[in-house]
Amino acid sequence: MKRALVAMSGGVDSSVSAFLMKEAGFDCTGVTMRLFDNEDAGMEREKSCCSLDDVEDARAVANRLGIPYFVFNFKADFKRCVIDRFIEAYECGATPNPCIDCNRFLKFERLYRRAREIECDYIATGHYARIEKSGGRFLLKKAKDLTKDQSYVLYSLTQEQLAHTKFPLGEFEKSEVRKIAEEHGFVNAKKHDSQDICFVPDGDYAKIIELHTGKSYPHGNFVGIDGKILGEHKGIIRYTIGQRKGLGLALPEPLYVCEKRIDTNEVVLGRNEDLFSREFNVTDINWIAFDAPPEKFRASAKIRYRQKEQPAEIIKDGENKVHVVFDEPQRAITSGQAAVFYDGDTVVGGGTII
RNA sequence: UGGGAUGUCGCCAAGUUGGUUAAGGCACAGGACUUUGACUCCUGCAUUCGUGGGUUCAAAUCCCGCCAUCCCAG
Repeated sequence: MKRALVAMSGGVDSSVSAFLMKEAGFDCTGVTMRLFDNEDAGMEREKSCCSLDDVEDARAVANRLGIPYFVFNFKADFKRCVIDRFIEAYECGATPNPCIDCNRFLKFERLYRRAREIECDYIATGHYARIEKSGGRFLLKKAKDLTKDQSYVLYSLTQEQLAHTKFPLGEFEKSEVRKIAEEHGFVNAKKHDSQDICFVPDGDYAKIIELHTGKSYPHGNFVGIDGKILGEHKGIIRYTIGQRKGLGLALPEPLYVCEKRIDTNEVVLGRNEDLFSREFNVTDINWIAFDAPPEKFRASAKIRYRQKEQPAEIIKDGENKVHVVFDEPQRAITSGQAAVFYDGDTVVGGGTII
């Protein structure tokens, strides 16, 4: 019997994924990763993912399934690989996606290694995505339920990881997953779906950055495309490309963040149409569909979660970089975000936008 | 001190031949969406129109005084 380590966050999805793994005949062990202290998140109330409440939910489900359950303390790794990188990205003027780092470094690296150490053949998670073997390769594909598809946040998976990973929810609709949870009396069957960044439960990520670094980020100028000073911003880490709300400026028309200039501590504001562009560069790439990409190929590129991928030409640019040219200009291409390339429902690869 | 102009929600700004509940945008707040940040969507947001009188069945809209601001002239 194959052994599987099932990552259980305490939510419905991973609970049902544990159930399905057991049904499929795996010898399962449930585990919740302890990633941070709530005090670090400035929260006295536990209501984010992987909090103590969630641990209790996960434990309850594991008990119901009759599988062993553990909590692994990955706080140090999480700080180093997710929180610190998150902060660094913002300090450099980029806009990071910490969920992607968490998948890359925690779930499918740290947890995967631990799984191997305790002689598990697979790790299983509640992600909505599919893994298919084709020829000698493992391919990452979109979920059947396209409204829940999470293949975007999984582009970093290597062939070895894909070979030892199961996504039991890939063939299910979300509604079916909830139904399964209800039928089996899981405590979290009706639990609310999502949250913000798990270590920033109230959404104020700038506050968390200041809490961690002990720094405060200097105010500076909002300037127009024409260079005219429009007002004062409250620290450059508080803004991201395409942002409209929270500028605190009362102008005759809505303005959006078009550019962040770290060197001069300026935030450039412009109109919505000023946000569109068609070319950008991607680095730190992981290819899934092949070991090395062709010099040039066409694909659909997705530049943020929950946005439909758009046709583009991908041009190799050095070892671990590509240049991307969209057929049509896209809004607010943002450095730090992930660009993921698709061929139909297959993830070709992805990387970080520079 | 003369001459002119203006004064409507935190900001911008419709509405001024008088007539039900004072447009809209920005900002802000709350919610939806969502395993990132954003975007987007929904809801809320001046019983009151610088101020004090007057005319009228009825005034932000007409009349008078006052106050404030801006411009020109000196």
